[in-house]
Amino acid sequence: MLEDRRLAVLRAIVEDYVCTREPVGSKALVERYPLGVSSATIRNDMAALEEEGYIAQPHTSAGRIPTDLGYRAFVDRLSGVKPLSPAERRAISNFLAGAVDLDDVMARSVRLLAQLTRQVALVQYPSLVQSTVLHLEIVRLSSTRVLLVLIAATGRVEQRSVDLPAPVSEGFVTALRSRLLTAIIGQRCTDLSGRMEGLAEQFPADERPSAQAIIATLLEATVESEERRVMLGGTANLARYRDSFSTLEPVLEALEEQVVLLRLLGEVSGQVSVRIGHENPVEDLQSTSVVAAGYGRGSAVAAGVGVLGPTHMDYPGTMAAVHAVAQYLSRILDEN
Amino acid sequence: MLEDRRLAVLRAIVEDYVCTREPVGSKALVERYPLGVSSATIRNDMAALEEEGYIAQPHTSAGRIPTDLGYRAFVDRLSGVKPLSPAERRAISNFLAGAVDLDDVMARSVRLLAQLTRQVALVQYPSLVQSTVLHLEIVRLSSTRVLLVLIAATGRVEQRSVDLPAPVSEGFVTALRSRLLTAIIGQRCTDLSGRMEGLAEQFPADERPSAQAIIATLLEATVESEERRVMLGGTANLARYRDSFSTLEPVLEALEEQVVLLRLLGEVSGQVSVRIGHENPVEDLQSTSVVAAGYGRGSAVAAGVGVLGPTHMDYPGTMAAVHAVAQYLSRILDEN
DNA sequence: CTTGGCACTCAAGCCGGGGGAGTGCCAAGC
DNA sequence: GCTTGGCACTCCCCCGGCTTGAGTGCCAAG
Repeated sequence: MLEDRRLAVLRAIVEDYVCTREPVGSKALVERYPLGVSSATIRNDMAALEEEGYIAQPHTSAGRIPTDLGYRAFVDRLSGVKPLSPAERRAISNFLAGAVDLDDVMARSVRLLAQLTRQVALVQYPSLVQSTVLHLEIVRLSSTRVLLVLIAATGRVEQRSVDLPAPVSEGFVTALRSRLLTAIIGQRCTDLSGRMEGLAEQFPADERPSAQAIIATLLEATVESEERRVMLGGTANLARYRDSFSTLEPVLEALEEQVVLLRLLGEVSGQVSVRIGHENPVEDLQSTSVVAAGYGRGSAVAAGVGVLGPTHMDYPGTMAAVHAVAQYLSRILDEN
Repeated sequence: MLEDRRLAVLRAIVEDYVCTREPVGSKALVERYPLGVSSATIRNDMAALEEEGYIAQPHTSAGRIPTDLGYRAFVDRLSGVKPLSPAERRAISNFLAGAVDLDDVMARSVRLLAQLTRQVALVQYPSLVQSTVLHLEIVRLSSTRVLLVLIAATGRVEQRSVDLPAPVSEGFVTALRSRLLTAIIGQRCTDLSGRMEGLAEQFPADERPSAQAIIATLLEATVESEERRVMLGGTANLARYRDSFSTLEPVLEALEEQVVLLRLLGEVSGQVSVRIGHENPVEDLQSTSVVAAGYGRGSAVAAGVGVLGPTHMDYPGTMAAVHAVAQYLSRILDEN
């Protein structure tokens, strides 16, 4: 009973603070929310909540603001992800439908998510890991240089140019191409290593190093690029919350690092996950929250999608948007 | 004589303001620069310069700051692009050398330029226009869907998936591929339209619409993507100049639009060009300056590279950096 | 446990008055 | 005629003190 009201108070504080961005006092609270008790009672509850670390006051004699722990409690007690309105779903669907290729899908998703949440959006390219090889092309650029183009079933295309240790003929390239094709077409990208083993040895000694170089690059491309790219959008939205950050610079800097973005989307699962403030692994981003979810073909998670914003964000709304976009991305991936 | 000194005064004002970012007064000027006259004389010159619109004062009884016109005069009188130090050149060269593919070259260039200038860097992908077709791959994803991969001599790879009006066989794809290849390999991307004319008619009626769809997409890819992508980096540097802008938001927003970025790099030539404040075509960016240059294979300009920052930037240094990176990009393109 | 009352605290906003940097103008000097 | 030192003037900026008001904690009564 008492616990219930305290929770309601916390919830009200979070909601109020998220929308006004100003410390909220006991009086304002009883006026704006149907808590059914007087401000004095709320004050007692607030003192208790502060004691437990859920809220804090910026200065004595100011209202309270939620702490990271407070947001955490708030998020944990949400009753499931609130569904979007049919109109919103239709908008998303329409927005993503017109994409011409994978790059376009990614770009549109980022834009969409940034617009929906009015925050910074992150979309990761589908991993090659769960995907199979659709096609491989080897183009001879010169006698000592070839270009590899690897096409994955997800629609992702990886290209690498390789400098060869020795000149090779067009015939060698053709031969290598056909052997590689039979070896890896339709295989999982993660299995390539075993599949291509010993393949270089089938070539005469003078061509062997070149074959090895190409195979090595191919492996490198599948492994290294595994989850390399994350697309980013909506950074302008950060500026709108300028006063939430002492300074924008470190945040923007962190967001320019692919490595950082990858860590943010790191351990996503199918569910929507929320990282609040200090829970965040990246130091420069510990004044922000990240809402992320995985998407992928069927149950396998191919990559992550998420949103980054100030800790005082609209969690329910953001979670709903991220969830929805992840769903649509999964569907698009399936259709391909 | 008099004109000479006024110019020297303007130059000193620009230099001082660029480095201190504070309105500069007559007294500070004679102390810090060897102008050889008294502050009273400088005051007269300043009054004249203000009359002519080169400088302005934020308030009465404050120092002067250069106007856009003042910067323009300053930039126009620069004696050529100042060369970078050998050490810097070596650093650039090393930095760009390790790139594995075109994407990587672009990414490294952006990063490099942002670091060198401590501002926002823009690098445009080389246009297909001046380039020739290196290879085309058509992959049959399903009976009614194919993936086109077009590889240009610049190293750029364009991919498109095409939904076909009717199911096609693997044989059709093979046939179309070989005909397209003989038609367009080695041709300029701009000439494809003529080259592929009538090609669809060589196929039986049931396959013709599919062939047409594929050819149309191919054309679309070469035309539309002609100068589509601009890579952006160093946005964090904008935050460092926060007080130079009333608000960062519109600037960041503008920078998220590819269209805007293209306009910024619009009419670049081989020379370094400078757009100062209001000279800028994009309204939201009229409080910024853009220093840009073209790069490309030999004399042909394939794309642009540039830097965006506050109007009070270090023009000589920025111009030198942009120039150098453009040069190196051209060289890399040539080597490919 | 809740509630109204009350004293207390402290950030924010509002003067008002130096202080200082910088200007414009003027009259004298080269 | 340009340059220069002098001088009065103008405002921005900073500082300290004051008031105001929102918000709190505590207490005693219901």
